[in-house]
Amino acid sequence: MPRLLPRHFYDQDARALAPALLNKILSNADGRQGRIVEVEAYCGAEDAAAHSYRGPTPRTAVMFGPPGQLYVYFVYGLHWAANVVAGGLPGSAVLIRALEPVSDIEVLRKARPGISRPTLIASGPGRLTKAMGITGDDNRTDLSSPSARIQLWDDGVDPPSRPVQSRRVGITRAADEPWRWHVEGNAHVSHRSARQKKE
DNA sequence: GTTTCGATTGTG
DNA sequence: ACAATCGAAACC
Repeated sequence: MPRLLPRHFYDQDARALAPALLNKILSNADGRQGRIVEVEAYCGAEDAAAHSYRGPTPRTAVMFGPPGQLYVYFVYGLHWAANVVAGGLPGSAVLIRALEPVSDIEVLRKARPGISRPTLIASGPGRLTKAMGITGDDNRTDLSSPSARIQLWDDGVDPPSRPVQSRRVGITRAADEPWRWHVEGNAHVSHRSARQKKE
C-alpha cells in the first residue's frame, strides 16, 4: 500500500535525503508515475555549484523555505528541472535526475514526442519534467500535501542498500564533490558515461 | 542598463 | 561535436 511521504521525511541533510529518495515514486495527479533512480544533492552556502550558494534570490527563495517543497527552475532557455527542498543547511535541495516510468507509460511516452526508446523518456532532469508535465507552475508545490498535483510516494520498495555514488553532472564549480547517487544497473539513469563511474 | 552563461538536450 | 534559446543574476 503506497503512502505519501510525510513532511518530516524531508527534514534531513540533502546528502542523506538524496539517496533516501532513490526508488521513491514521483506522481502527477493525472496518473503519471515514475520511480526515482538518480539524484544529486546541492548544499547551500557550502556548495559553490548550488544556485543558493550566494544566499537567497527571488528564484532561490524556495530553497530557503520549509523542506518538502518543489524547487523548479528553467535552464538553457529550454528545460525545466525539479528539485526537492531538504532540511539541514539552509538552501539545500535534491535534484531529481532520472525516473523509471511506472505509469501511465503511454501518457509519459506521449509527453515526449519523437522518443522511441523507453530509456530516453525520463533519463535526465529536463526529460523527466517534460515527461511528467512539471513546469514553473509547480514551483513551491508542497509534495507532502494530500491535495498537491505533484507528490512523492513510498510504494514499499526500499532505497538500494548500496547506491552508486559519483560526481555530479554538468557543473564546473565544486565538481569534485561526490554528491550524485543512482540505482546500480538501472537502464533509465542518465549520462551513460558516468553511469558506471564509482567516482 | 547590459552582459554572461547555465544543475541540458537533440541532432549531426 | 555543437546549436538551440532565454531569463536570472552578476556586473557596471
